[in-house]
Amino acid sequence: MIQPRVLKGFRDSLPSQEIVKKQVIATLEEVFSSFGFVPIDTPVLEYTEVLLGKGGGETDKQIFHFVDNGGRDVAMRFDLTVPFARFMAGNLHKLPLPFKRYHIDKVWRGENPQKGRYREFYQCDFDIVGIDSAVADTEILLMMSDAFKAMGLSRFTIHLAHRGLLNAFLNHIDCGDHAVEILRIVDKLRKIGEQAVKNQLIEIIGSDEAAAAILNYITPKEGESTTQTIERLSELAGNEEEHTKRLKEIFALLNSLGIASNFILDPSITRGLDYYTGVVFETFLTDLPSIGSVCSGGRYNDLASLYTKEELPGVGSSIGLDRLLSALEELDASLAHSASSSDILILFLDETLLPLYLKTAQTLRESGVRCDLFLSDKKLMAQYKYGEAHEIPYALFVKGEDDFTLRNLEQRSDHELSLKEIVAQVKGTL
RNA sequence: GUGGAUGUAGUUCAAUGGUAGAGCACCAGAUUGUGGUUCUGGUUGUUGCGGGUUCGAGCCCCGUCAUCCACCCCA
Repeated sequence: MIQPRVLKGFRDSLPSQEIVKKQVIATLEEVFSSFGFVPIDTPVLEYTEVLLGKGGGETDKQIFHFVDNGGRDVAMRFDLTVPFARFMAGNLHKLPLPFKRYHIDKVWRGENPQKGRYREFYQCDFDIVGIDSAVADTEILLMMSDAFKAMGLSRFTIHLAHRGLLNAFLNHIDCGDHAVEILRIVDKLRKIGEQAVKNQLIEIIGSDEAAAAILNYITPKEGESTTQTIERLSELAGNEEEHTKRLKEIFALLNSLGIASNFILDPSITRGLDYYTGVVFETFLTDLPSIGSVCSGGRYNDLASLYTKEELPGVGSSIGLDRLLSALEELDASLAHSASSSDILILFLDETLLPLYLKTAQTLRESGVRCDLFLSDKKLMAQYKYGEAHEIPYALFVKGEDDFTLRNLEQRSDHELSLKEIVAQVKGTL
């Protein structure tokens, strides 16, 4: 006998979870396509050299890679961004720019698993490439906001900062050489606290003064307006103008859209990844801050520089779907309760009526009602339990050609109804 | 990858190195107007897996697998 085990960090998905996941994805796709975004897909396996690019130290260790039967060095994608860059470089001539795509699929990382962190997980990416403008930045932000609202999560805050401005500031105080390390440390502020960040900064740059200046830059000031903050940061960066202007434009657009209250300028947001050059953002749920960012991203100068000479600026964002799903569950969001397998269960009571059961089921299905037929004449109790286990709201007694009783399984109440009324009833309460 | 904690019935939890238990859930039957009550009976099990110590291991030791936590990194 072989043990039915699954690998560390991998898991099965039961119908109750899978139905919710599919619905969340459907909701997201609806929002994305309403903005004119189109779906793409890329292979799960790529040449290792394509995925590793210049060879990032940490990703090397985390990537699943092996030699295939043809002797090729291949690897499983560990995110959707790198394959997207390769995809853009290879299909540039087929795609009109600016190009807006979304991509929702599994990725793999050989990392040590923890709660909400697995070796196989879903990512949901959406990007606009081929344009560098405040409108594109804002559209991504707006779409994030719409997506969360569509999922029934209206209590969220998107924290915004500007990587370019921060880099200008670091150069201004002569810390540009350590930019990558500094970003990584600052990114941990929320987690390890101010003092720990300061200590680590001093260790890296060897200057108390510079460390203090960096902390000052990233610490939000009480009672300051967004405009004031932008001016202050600009000043700290040596009266930087270009990035400052972009930030102002974005906030002006968010204001005109009337959604500025969901956004906050937060200079402590840096994102650890070093390819960001413009605006960066992270999304936090008001009622579940401990879960961390559920959607983050930013603007990058050049997506596909590894694969093509063509310059491709872009802005994009990524939703951690697994993290989001556990958030929906914890917050008891209505989307998390939509796990019913069908709308109505036809009860099996009398074998001689079977043709009528099947015919009724077909009629209901044609009217757009999801209809499940119990498959044997077990005790009624068992049939009710089946319905409940599948979260089916209604059971139907088919007693004759035009003789129906619709039972609300939760309320345990019966109603004699015509087939037409049954359809209306079932659809009306969905 | 490094360090730590944990692993007992479907589930929540017990059991001093001395015969593996309870509630809930589940199944069968009786009662109940086509479910909720009540009663009777039943399975709750390779104590994650494999070794070792011991007369004897759920308990102690080693290994292994998995989960959780921290680091690292990130979603």
